[in-house]
Amino acid sequence: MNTSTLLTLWYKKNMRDLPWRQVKNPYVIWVSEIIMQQTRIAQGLPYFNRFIDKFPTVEHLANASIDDVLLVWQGLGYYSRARNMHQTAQTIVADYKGMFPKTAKQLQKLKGIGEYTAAAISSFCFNEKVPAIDGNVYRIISRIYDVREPVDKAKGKTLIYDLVSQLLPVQNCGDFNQALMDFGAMVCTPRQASCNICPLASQCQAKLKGTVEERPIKSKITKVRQRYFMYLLVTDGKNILIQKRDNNDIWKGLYELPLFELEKSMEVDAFLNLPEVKAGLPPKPMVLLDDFEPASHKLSHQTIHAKFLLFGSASLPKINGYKSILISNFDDYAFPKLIERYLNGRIKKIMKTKIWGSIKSL
DNA sequence: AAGTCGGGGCC
DNA sequence: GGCCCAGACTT
Repeated sequence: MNTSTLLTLWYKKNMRDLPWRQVKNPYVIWVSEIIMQQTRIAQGLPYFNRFIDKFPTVEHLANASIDDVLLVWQGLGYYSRARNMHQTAQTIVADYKGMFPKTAKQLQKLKGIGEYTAAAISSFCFNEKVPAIDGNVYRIISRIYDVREPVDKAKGKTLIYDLVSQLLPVQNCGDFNQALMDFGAMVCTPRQASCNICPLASQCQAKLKGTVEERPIKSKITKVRQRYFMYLLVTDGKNILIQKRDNNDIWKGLYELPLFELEKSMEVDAFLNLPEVKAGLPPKPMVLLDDFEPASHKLSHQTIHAKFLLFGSASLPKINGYKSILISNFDDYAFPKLIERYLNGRIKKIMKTKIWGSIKSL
């Protein structure tokens, strides 16, 4: 039996029961694909359900505010996905009469829809015969054919594209593409692949040569930047200051506490004596009530070494660019995980202590 | 072509 | 600590 038939048969028996598997609604498929980019199903699933619940149609999404979209996205990461989705929803409503285009080529013109997602939507919903090549496919094809070309370079990408294109069945191409996803997630996994139950084991070149664990080959090495953040939580016991991140940096569009970024790690005392800090701090009377250093916050490309300083102030100063909100309402705003943990953890505990009550008498 | 963009799970 | 996950965009 040929490779694609074996994979399709395996899929019919073993397919995962995912909420978007029962529908051919391009909006729902689109939402699922964007949310799942670079994300494990288990992590993305609750976000998908909340997202569809909150924005059941492309019109709901188009009419929402970006802050509301980011609030649903909070904690998932890669926030440009949410910003691009919001923009594309508005494009679909304004320029496409609320209907998604049906070909991969047209879909790829939309913001946030690249080659993979365009192929996924058009093949899943409209059965277009195009390969949807994601990380699973790079891995599976690299193993079946024992590809030694790095898959993160143009030559390797083209090779994988050609190889998987030859496997595409004429009919039910969408099912075949989804079969590869599930097969990669359940059998041909990155580590400890289940070759013992693999229907392709006898024809898998990597299995025959013993190179399964070494495929696919990747050439890139990600360099991790170290960053040092000093966050200030300034409060009168009731309100806090926050700001929106609008520059071209991580967490764009999310809210955060007033921030000083430092070149290197610094003790709290030294930090407070910096001229720019003295000048930037709100006027007295203000008192340092707590300092806290969580474990370093690791992103794929940056490690954030953060410290949080809690300041009590008799009255909350008005500073340009900052917004004053009720601390009890902080979950109405989308924060990075690093901030959200601090507010929900350390600060919630402190709020129940005498220290917190004493702020009000400053 | 290389760099940037999150967070979490697993080894 | 490193790798990977239903990748795309910017430079």
